[in-house]
Amino acid sequence: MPKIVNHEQKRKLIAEAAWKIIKNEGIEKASIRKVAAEAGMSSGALRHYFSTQDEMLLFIMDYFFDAGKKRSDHKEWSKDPLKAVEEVLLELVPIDEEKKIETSVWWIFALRSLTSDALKEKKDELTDGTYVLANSMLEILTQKGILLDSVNVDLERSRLSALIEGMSFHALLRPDVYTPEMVKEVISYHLKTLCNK
Amino acid sequence: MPKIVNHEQKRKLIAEAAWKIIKNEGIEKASIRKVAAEAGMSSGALRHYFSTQDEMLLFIMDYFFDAGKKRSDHKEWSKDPLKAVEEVLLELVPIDEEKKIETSVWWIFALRSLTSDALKEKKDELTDGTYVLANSMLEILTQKGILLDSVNVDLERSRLSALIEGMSFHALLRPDVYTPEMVKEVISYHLKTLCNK
DNA sequence: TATCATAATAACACACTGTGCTAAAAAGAT
DNA sequence: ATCTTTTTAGCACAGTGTGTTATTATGATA
Repeated sequence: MPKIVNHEQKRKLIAEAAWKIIKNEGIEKASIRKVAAEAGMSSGALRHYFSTQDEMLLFIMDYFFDAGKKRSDHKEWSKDPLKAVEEVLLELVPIDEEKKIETSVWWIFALRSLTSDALKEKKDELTDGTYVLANSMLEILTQKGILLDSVNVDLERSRLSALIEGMSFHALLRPDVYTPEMVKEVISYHLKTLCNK
Repeated sequence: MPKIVNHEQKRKLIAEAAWKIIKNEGIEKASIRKVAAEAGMSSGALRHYFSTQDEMLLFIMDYFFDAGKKRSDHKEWSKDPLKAVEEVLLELVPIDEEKKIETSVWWIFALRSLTSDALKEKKDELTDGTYVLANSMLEILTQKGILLDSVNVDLERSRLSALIEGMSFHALLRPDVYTPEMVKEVISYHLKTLCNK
């Protein structure tokens, strides 16, 4: 009966338009009206696909986090498990332009989630992400038998995910001090203190 | 010749009014108009003391960070240097309501500094803060001779300040997971791996 | 092919926001 | 009492998110 347009595809089109604005002018410029203009539609039309800005933000986050995940999936990791773990963790830190944008979107989103109920759930899902990944990395090291016996895995998990998040913060705000090399060194150093080789 | 009012005092009055709003309704509600109303003046009057919102934010940050610093100065630290270091580091993590507000103001500010030139300088000063403090703590441990020789102080400084910042992030966003006890444990655990007792 | 239900789109109103500018008020010095 | 400068108030402008209402388009049905 109705006019039928591919909903999901249109949402992706909008997400791409929003991303373009975020990339070039910063996230605070990605208003509903501006994104609509960039996507070539009226703001009313955009709001037919995303009825609130938070909803749009949510979709954008998911869309580009998925893209990041896929990017990682196609990466070749080192055979050496310690090196591989190091590489995976480094993937989470914003040391290139693309990841810097993703991270700042993530921070903005996280902060907004403190006062917006609509975002709370997603925030939990995403903060759990780092935690779960840190855990996986520790499990790999355990399985390969290179994790020191003295390591308290429970605390280590919390420490590692905090360390990664903190490195992200500094890499984003102080790229002059926390250069990619320095970040890499710190992560490598941290892992060495946990392993027996 | 002119009407004379204590400029600094009025700015503090405004900062207190702003803080009240931030505390009760969140920082995004602390608009110029609302803060002015809370302080009992017109928005035009407020803008005579802070010509932009960033300027106001800047002052508020300084004012309440100073308050936090003074609060710490009046604290009694443990005699045991390791314990004392632990306590100081714990001061930086938002485990109570007051510090949570301070931290979220700080994050908002930091993120805004990425796109606002007016805030860049202050951001550097404040990110340096954690770094310098982490350094001081390591120096204390070195002086007391309890820091392990195997520790690479340069990397340790970066790691410690990232860890603290990351713990702050998690404590703010996931107080359900990163409880005060857990935060304390992780910091304590981290310090133990650096020290010989 | 004409009708009709519904999806898609557009357009407007409302209450906000930060900021620039201008006019009025207040008050100390002459 | 007058002058000068600070302080205050108020308005205008462009922008924001969101709610509501009308219009257009479309595909299935009769």
